[in-house]
Amino acid sequence: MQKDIKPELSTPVEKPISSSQRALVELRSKIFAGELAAGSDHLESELATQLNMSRTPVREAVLTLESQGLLELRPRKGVRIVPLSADDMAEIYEVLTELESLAAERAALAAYDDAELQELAQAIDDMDVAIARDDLDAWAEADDRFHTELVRLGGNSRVISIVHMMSDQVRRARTTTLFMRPLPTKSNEDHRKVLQAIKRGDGDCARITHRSHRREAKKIIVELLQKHRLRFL
Amino acid sequence: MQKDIKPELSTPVEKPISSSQRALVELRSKIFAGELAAGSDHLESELATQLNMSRTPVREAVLTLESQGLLELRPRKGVRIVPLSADDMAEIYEVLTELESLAAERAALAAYDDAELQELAQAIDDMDVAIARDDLDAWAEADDRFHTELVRLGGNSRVISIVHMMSDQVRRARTTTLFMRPLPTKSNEDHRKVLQAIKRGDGDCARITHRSHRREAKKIIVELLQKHRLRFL
DNA sequence: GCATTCCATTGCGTATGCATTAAATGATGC
DNA sequence: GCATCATTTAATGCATACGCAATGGAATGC
Repeated sequence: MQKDIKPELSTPVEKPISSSQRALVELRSKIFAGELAAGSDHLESELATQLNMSRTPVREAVLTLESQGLLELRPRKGVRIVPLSADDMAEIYEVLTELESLAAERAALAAYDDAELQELAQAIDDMDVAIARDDLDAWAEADDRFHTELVRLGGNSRVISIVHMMSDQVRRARTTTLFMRPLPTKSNEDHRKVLQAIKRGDGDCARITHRSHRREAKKIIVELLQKHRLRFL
Repeated sequence: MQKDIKPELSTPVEKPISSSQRALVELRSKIFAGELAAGSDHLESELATQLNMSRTPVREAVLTLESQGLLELRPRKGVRIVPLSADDMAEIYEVLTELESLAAERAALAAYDDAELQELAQAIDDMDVAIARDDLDAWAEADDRFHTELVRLGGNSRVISIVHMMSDQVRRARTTTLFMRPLPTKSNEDHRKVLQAIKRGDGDCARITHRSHRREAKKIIVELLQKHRLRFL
């Protein structure tokens, strides 16, 4: 796949931003912001007026979001923001576990130098700081950054986009899970181990370490969800 | 209330089949049949007349297919059937490897009885027969069946749909790769080992065995592709 | 001959209108 | 009262229309 080669003018270039793109972006953020709550139904026309455009671009955005698992199209009842059950969380975490572990392995085998692993190291440090300050939001942000960067370093574009999709589905629930779960103090030890393994070029160690790290996280979250009988409705 | 409202004729079910559904199905099969060749460009209006419908449902189908990685929308040049490079194949196989291995593990831990594993066993036998007869098509079909069933038994719906997507991308290339690669005689030994591990409930063994099986297959295919300089254009 | 500008073409993005049909409501018979 | 059927309502699926902007080519200037 050849990337589009654009020398790009000195001027940043104005973005005409298409309506369907805007619909996509805005609907996504409304979903993440909880403005469109999980489990709620919305008519296409309703969303259209809300976004100040016709049904057509909304429909396209909705179709895309559906294929990404954030929405569900129900013929006469409007689009439904899919609610996540504990089982769904388990499924998603399983996928994330495997694909991120793969990425960790590939990253280790790619022989990145320290400079290229800077972002990863930074994310880990930021998590430490956040934990020390008891700042859960900052921790979540840095944790996200760590995982995103890890996957990017893995270099498999399909893994990147799948992980992105799955993370999106989980992201909405993060607000809830974040404050339920115990402070992830031990978590960063694992992150450091993974980083060290990558630096060492030890693919198996990176993979296995990250794998058990993720499995552990999954177990904790799913148990919490089941205990609290939460369904994210 | 939910009881049968209408005795309904002896005919099973009437299918009103929507246009966009039809567009989706027909475009897919045209792609797999090579009627829409990889790398070729097609205008929306062209496809619309071809399918005897307006641009709208075609557009919707195309959008969906794009999000599934089979198409690429290029503003003024029409939709392009995405060609796969050797690197793409490698990426896809990596994803398949990890997710199928996960499925194998989960299947083993699910304690299925022999009856429930019948389909899997059957697929393996069919592959043996196909190999003995030198019938590559039959082998490919049974192999597909094996992997599909394995993933189904894994029970993770997200894994199922991702694997399905990835398999689709690869399926188009199958015609080519099938006849290049050496007869997969050893392959079935691995399949049997996986099945045995599942019957035994040995998750780790199932996972590891399937994993190395898939990694092997990936290596062979990718090397072949690189050697032959094939790009599926 | 080469480059630059202008124009015609046309594919796409979006809006709009219409027909279909699923759901809801009311009517009718028992 | 309850259930079945008819009628109405309205959301969707699809067709169609239209303007814009990009592309290719012609025309003009050098």
